[in-house]
Amino acid sequence: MTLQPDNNQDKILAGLTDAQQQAVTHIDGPLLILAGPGSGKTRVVTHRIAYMIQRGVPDYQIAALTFTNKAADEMRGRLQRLAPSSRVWTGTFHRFCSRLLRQHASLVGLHENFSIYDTDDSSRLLKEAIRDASVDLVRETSGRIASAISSAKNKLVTPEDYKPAPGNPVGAMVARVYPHYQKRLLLANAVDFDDLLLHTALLLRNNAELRRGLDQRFCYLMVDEYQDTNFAQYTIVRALSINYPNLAVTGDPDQSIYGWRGASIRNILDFEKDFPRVRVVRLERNYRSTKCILRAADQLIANNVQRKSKRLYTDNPEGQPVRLTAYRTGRAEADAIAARIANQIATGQRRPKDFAIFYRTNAFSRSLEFAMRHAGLPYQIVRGLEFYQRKEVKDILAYLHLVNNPSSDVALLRIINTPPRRIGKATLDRLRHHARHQGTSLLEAARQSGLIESLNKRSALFVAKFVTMYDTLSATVADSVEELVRRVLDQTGYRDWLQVQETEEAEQRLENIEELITDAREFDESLPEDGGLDAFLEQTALVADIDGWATEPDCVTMMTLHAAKGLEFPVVFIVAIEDNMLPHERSKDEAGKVEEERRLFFVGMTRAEQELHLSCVHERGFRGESRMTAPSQFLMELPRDEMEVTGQIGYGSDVDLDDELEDDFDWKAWEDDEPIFQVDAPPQSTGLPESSATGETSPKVGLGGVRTAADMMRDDVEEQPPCSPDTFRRGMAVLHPDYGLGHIVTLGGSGKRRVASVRFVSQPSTVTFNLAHSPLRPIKTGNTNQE
DNA sequence: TATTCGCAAGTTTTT
DNA sequence: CTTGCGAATA
Repeated sequence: MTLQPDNNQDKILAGLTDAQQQAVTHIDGPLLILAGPGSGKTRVVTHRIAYMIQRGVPDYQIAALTFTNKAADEMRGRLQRLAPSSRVWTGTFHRFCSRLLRQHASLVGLHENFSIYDTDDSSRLLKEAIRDASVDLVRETSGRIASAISSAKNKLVTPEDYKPAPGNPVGAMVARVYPHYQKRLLLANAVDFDDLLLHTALLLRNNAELRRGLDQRFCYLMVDEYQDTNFAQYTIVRALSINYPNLAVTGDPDQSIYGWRGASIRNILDFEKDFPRVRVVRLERNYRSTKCILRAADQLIANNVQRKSKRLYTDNPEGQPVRLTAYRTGRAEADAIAARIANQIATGQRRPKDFAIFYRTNAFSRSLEFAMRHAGLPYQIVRGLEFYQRKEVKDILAYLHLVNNPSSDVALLRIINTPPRRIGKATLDRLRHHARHQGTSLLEAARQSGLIESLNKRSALFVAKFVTMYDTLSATVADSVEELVRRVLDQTGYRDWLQVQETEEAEQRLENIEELITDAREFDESLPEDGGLDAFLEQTALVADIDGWATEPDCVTMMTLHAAKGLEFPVVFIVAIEDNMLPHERSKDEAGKVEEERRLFFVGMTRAEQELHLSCVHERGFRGESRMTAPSQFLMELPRDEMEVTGQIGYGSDVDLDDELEDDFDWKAWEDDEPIFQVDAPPQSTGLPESSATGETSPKVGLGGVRTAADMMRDDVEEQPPCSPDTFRRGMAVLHPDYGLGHIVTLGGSGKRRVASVRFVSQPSTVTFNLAHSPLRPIKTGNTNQE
């Protein structure tokens, strides 16, 4: 290796602490970076890669594996600045495996054009497999079988090896269904998410030469969030670090929250045993949170027994005490949070993007969403409803899947009668039967529809027509994914089908499809190294919830605690910290699960930079009815004497709930139907020193020269010139002179024909605009004069 | 075969 | 309160 001049190294090492430098400068041999929350882990990892390259390590020998695309993108972006145009492979575990598998598909019985089934596709296939095995579900659900198969795969247990625990009814069913399921996947030339790992692990295990070659190819391997790896992932990583054990992993056992997905905390705890000569670096200094927040989090996590103890510290200021509030109902909780956020924005202290709200389960996004709308606050939910999961989008993608991989039965079943082609259940059953008999795919069976005796002429003809349509479609040489999508839309009759419906819903669907076309075009333009239909479909299958989240729009962000990992926000709210919610009731039967819930809470708390607000309620709406709740045991583990506690937590409090809340918020203004932004008088002070807003009406300048958000918004409407259509993003908060505040639900079209449909606070349904001619503009709140 | 209606069931977290 | 699934109709 050639040594570079020292001043370049200085640049990379500048500003790093001793511990960080130790990690960065360690190149050869195993390395374990134990990184507490907010300890600058990503910085260390990217600087280390840059350092390695500078020291002469060939960039193509380095691969960095993450769990989400977002994390990978972040790493790639930062690396780009440190080591421009380096060819380090960064991506998710699943994408990494997908790439390897495409190159060596034949070794595991697949073709290189295999399809990746998402959860929905997989569960459809599983239902077919359950039919094959003629298993009667009785009291079990297919979902439980699915998760049993998934966990078997994560442990690298194949159908042949699967042995159910004796006396376990689910296990017995799995033993019968699993082989059929796997056979069908192979027959369809498809894999599920777990297969990506399973096949890769077995590939490496069974092909010594290949393993050796890949070990060398990925000589320097890095794995992020190592505490969340499962056995399959662990096997893959180990297999690639035998001859070249230059494996660097980062992680934090206290942030292990994916045990339910097969992740084993042992992988990180045993790392030092697996690699005896490992270098261990601890990053314990926190650069993110205030002392108050860190102390609370630290005290909570100290209650975990299965834990390497570790001290977190920070030189950050003390900050405000962590707040804990008990509300009467979930509605009150959501409204109070919205009010507090609106208040801080109205007084110019913060912008919407400074706030995040976390919850244990997705169901909570509804009530919070409602409260945000009521307050006129721009917000963004991290993928409650997946874009690629929408029916119309999945339909179009299914056509693409079938073009790419004609054996994909799930894709065929999805679209053979969508739009309606007079091919019904009876016909499908006969096709199924025929296909199974001949051992072929459904498309092949459909091709032979004329030969199927049980099928009458009429039905056979309709099927034949479908096959002809399909052949025409797949015969066209499309030179871009975008073009292919457009052809699908035209040639399958899908567009016409939606257009003649002339309903609001159908129109919405067309807009979503337009959005998909935009996606396809962006994909075409980005021209990734291995561009093509395969790659596009892979991309759509392997998106995580968090991947869709963008920092640009100035919105309050809401997401699950799981999705929050790796992020940070100035102000964090965590809601519903109640018994059976956090810890979740389903986590109470197993011993270690409650500790995992505690870690989850810990992760949430440590996302906060300046303010942390925790809350629980006394009664919670559940499946229509309302239920009494008990506070979470975790609340008893916090240092409550140094926190600001409001309302009754459990039975021991002497604070009167209602009085306290009256002091906190201007409930009169709040009860008003007007969004709080538009109320002339800003809400009452929260009692914090810096929020000294009064009830004074001030169009331009508020008290102390602070312009309120309402002022800014007025300015935005009246003073700004029209803006370019491509400044708009999905989910962006916008303002319209007549309709007021809203956010973009979908975008479609391009150039002068780019349209956006917007959901306004004031309107019951969405409104669509042509962006080139609309007075719509992105909202800018917060005080731009400061900073 | 397509559509509509009614009932039942179910909700943790996700690549 | 939603979503999905099945049966009854047109």
